Amino acid sequence: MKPTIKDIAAQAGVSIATVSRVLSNKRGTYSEKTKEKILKVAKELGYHKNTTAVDLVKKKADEIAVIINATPTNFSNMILSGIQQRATELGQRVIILYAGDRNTDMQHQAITTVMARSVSGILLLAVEPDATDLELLKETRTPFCFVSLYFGDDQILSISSDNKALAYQATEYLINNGHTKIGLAGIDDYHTGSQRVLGYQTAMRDHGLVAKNDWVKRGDYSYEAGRQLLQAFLPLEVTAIIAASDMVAVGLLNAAQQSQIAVPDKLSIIGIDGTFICEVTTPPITSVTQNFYEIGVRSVDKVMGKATETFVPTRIVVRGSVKLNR
Amino acid sequence: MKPTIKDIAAQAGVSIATVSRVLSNKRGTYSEKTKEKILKVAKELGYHKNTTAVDLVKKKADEIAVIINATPTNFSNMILSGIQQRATELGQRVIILYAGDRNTDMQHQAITTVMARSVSGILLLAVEPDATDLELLKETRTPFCFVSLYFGDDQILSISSDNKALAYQATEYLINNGHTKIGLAGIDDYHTGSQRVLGYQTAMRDHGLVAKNDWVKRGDYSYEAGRQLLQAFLPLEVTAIIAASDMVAVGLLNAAQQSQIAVPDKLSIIGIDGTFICEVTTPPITSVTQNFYEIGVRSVDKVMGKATETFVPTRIVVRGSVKLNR
DNA sequence: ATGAAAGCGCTAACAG
DNA sequence: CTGTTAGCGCTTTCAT
Repeated sequence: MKPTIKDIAAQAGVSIATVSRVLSNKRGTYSEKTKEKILKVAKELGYHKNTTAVDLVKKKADEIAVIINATPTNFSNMILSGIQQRATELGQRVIILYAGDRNTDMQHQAITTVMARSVSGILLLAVEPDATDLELLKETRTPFCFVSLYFGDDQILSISSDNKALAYQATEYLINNGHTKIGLAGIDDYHTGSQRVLGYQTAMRDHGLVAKNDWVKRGDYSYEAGRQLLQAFLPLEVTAIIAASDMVAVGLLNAAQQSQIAVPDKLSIIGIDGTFICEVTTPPITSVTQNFYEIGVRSVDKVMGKATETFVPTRIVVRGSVKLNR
Repeated sequence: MKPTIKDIAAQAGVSIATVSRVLSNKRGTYSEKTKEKILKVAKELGYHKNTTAVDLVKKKADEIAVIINATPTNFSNMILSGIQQRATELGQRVIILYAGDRNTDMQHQAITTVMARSVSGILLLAVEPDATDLELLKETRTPFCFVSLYFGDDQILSISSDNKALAYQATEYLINNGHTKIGLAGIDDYHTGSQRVLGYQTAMRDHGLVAKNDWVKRGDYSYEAGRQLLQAFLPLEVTAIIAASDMVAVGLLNAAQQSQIAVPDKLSIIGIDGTFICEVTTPPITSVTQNFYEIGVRSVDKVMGKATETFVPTRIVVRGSVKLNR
C-alpha cells in the first residue's frame, strides 16, 4: 500500500490537515519544528503525493495536454521542447497524447480522454480537426489552441507560421533569383495547403507572373509524394519548385537526380520547414525555415491566457538547392 | 460548471448509483428504459466522465505512461505506434512525458510526475536512468519496463533488440563481404554501446580477425558525430564502418563524399536502426534494421505482465552503402 | 499553529 | 433493478 498523508499524520502525531499544509507549502501556517518532523516521516515512508486526489479536490490539474499528430514531417520535437520549457516555467506539467497519423478515431479518442481530465489547457499539434472534434473542444470550458495550424478564425486560438506569408516569401525568393515558372508541390487540401497556395499565387501576381493551375500539385507532405510529383512536373518545364515540406523536397531532389536532372542547375528546389534533413542531403536544401521552438513556447502562453502574436516569423535559409541569380 | 452524475441523476429522476451503473456499463444491473433516459440526459448536458474521480476511487488508472527521451535518432514514432496499438487493445490509455534530450532533471521530474499518478505501467523509452531514477522506480509498486535499452539485469523488465547480436550480425555481414578492417563509430559508453562493442569484438574474433582498439570510436548517435568521426577513421584505413545509428551513418557518408571517398567503392558503411533516412540518401544506406513497432507492442505486453521475449530480432536490409563481394 | 469536518466526482458494497 | 451509504486521498474552511 502506498503511504498517504494519513500514515504520515499517524507517524508524526499530527492531523492530516497539518501534513497537507506542510506538503503543500502553505507557509506561515505551521511551525518549523512540525515541518521538519513531517518531512522526515514523509521521506522515511517513501511518500509521494497522489496527484489524482489533488486534482480532484482542486478541480483542476496544473497540466497542459498536447495532442500530437504523427505526420511524415517531424518537426514535433522542436515544438515539444518549446512547450515543455515554457510550461515548466509556468508551473505546468505536460502530457502528450499521440493521435496516430491523421487517424480520425484516435484523434477523437485523444480529445475525449483529455476532456475527462481537468487539464488547464489543450494544445493540438498539427491536428486537423473534423467537425465533431471542434464541437467537442468547444463544448469544454478548457482553453485549447491549435499549434502549427491556422484556421483563419480569430475565435479559435492558434499559433503557427503565417502560411500565406511563408509561401509568398518562398515564391518571391525564387522570382528574385530569376525564376518565372514555379511549381508548388505536395500541399494538402485543408487550411495550411490553401493558405500556401494563396501566398504563392499572390506573389506571382504581384510580380506580374501567371501561376498556372497545374503548377500546383497536391500531396501529403511525405517523401514519397515528393518522388512521385517530380514526374508530374517534368512535362511542365518549371525551373523551380516549392516543396510543401522538407520531406517533399528530398523526394523531389532524389527523383530529379535519378532522372539526371541537375539540382540546382536545371531545377531549383526550396523546402518548407528547415529541419535537420535539409542539411544532410547533397546538395543541402535551401528552405523557408520555421521557428518551431518559438511556436511551442508561444502556444503555451496562448493557451494559458497570455497575449501573444498568432504568427511566428519565418526566414529563408540559403543552402544549395536553389540556383542563384547574379 | 461541468455537469456531474449528480446533475444527470437529478434530471433523470434516479439516483447517482444508477447513473454510475449505466455510464460504467455494468450490464444487467439496470433496465433498458432507464439506460435510454440516462444516456439521453447525459448527452443533452454534454456530460463527460471525470477520469480523475474514477481513478481516485478505483485507485488505479487504466493508463500507461511513456517517458521518452528525445535522442538525435528518431525511431520513437514507430515504437509509439506499437505501444499505442497494443495499449488500446488492452483497454489502456497512453500518456507520454517528454524528458528532453538526456536531461537528468527532466527525467527525474517525469518519473516523479508519473509516480504521483496511479498508472498501470511505466515505459521508459531510450532513457538511461541514473541511480536515483532507478531507486525511485523500484520504490513504486508500479511495473516499469525499459524500452530499447537492455540492462543485462533480468530483474529489470526491458524490451529491445539484442545489441550484442545486432553488432555481431553487422560485423559478420561485412566480413562475409570481404572486409577485415572494420570500424565501429558513434556508440555511447552506457549499456547499449558496450553491448555493441562486445558483439563486434566477438564477431571479429570468431572469424579470426583482430579488432584494434582505435577502430572503435565513441559518439552520441548524432549526424555531427558521424561527420567528425570520419576524419578520425581516415588514417586507420578501415574499409568498412558500422555506424551506431542511421544518423551517424549519414554523417559518415556525407563527410566521405566531401573528402572524395567513394561509398561504397572505397568505404562501406552500414547503419543501425533502418529508419526512413536510410532510403533517402545517395547511395541509400544498408542497415541492420530494428523492428521498432514490435518493440513497442511487446513493451506493453511486458509491462502489463504478459510473458514475452526480451529481445526482438533484427535483420540486415541491403541497400547501397556496402560493397558486395562476389 | 493546529484539528475537525466537509466535500471534490465517482464506484462499490449492502439493502431492499 | 434501484437507492443509500461509505469512502478513495487530498484541500480547505471554520473553529480553537
